[in-house]
Amino acid sequence: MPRLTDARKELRRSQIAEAAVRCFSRNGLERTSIADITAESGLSAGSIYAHYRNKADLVRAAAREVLVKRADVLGEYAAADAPPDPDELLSRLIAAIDPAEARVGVQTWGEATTDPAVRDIVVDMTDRMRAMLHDCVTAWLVKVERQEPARARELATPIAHRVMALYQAELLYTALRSATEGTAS
Amino acid sequence: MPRLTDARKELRRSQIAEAAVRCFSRNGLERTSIADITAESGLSAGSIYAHYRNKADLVRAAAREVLVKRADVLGEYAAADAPPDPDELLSRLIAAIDPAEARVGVQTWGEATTDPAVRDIVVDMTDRMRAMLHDCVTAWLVKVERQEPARARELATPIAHRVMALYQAELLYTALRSATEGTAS
DNA sequence: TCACAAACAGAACCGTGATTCTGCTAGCGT
DNA sequence: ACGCTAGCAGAATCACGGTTCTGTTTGTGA
Repeated sequence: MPRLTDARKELRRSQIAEAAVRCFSRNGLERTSIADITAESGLSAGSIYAHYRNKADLVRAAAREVLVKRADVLGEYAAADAPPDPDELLSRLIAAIDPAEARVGVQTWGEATTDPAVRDIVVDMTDRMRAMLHDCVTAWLVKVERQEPARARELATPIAHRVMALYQAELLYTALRSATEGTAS
Repeated sequence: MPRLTDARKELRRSQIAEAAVRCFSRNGLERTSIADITAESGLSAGSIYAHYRNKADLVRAAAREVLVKRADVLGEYAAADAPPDPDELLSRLIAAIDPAEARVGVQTWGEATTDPAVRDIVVDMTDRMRAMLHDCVTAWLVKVERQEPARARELATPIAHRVMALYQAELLYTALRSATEGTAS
């Protein structure tokens, strides 16, 4: 095999990362061994190390994977032309939470406490999501509350902050609720 | 040494648990070895195992330690006879957050995702704190907002829920903010 | 189609770290 | 004051798991 085409290579990487996320959601970041990921992905240890420098690197990729997916969900609302009010926005976000990903997300927070690279990923994605939320809320203020754009942006900041906080708390509750009991899904 | 008096025994246990918390706040739950705790506490491995069944048991004790301390802070407000309004309550709680304990708290959440015993501790303490918050808010509604007790209790529920969520989110932000940079304190 | 280097499987290696074991020591009941 | 036994220190053990190494295979560019 010569160097894989970029598309194929990316496919393998995400195949590994997705298997890792599944393992992590079951057993946590530190309790899943490379052997577990090997079994889950169907690939071998050697292969994994051809795509990721080491386990920490893989953890970071998994963190990015989960967070990006969450941000994407939000991105769709940001582009909507009928912006929902903050309460509605929040409950839609909450409805879109997947328990398994919530668990990995919360684990990621814990890891961010220790690993600077993961911390940067978490902070970056959080900021990005909050910015999107800010856009959503601003759009709502302008379109349905008839605020002037400048004033709306200003008012939106604390609201976006609150929505984000409530969303993250709900993420935590979902993770805790689904731990132990729900091995499926 | 015969069996230590209960007070002394409890003292040793908390000496170990506190050292563990300090280690955890620096390096995370899984990256601190028994040797680290040995060094931090000044005790030996053998001694630690005389007081805790194993590392998981110690982690649970540390989790309980941190959460109970947090709940105690709140407990004082609950007993206050001049109950603050929810915003004030929240900002006082936030002001009382210690970065090191915030980090361990967040790590604990991640662990709760995987370890049922830790999960139970976290859920239990969260519920307890929310109940206290509920009492605080109810007292405020009765005393300064002049609501009838029954109605106040009803109104307090969603408010307490929100305050708790916002508090937890702030805990997360503090943990993330203080990670990496602040090795001191 | 061919050849070569990258991707891959799987075993081997090796360090790390939890736990246990062996004595020694010191606090508490008497 | 004395002795017994639980605390305790510190070394030894032992398994686990991350990483690397050795071939083998296979996809891709020419």
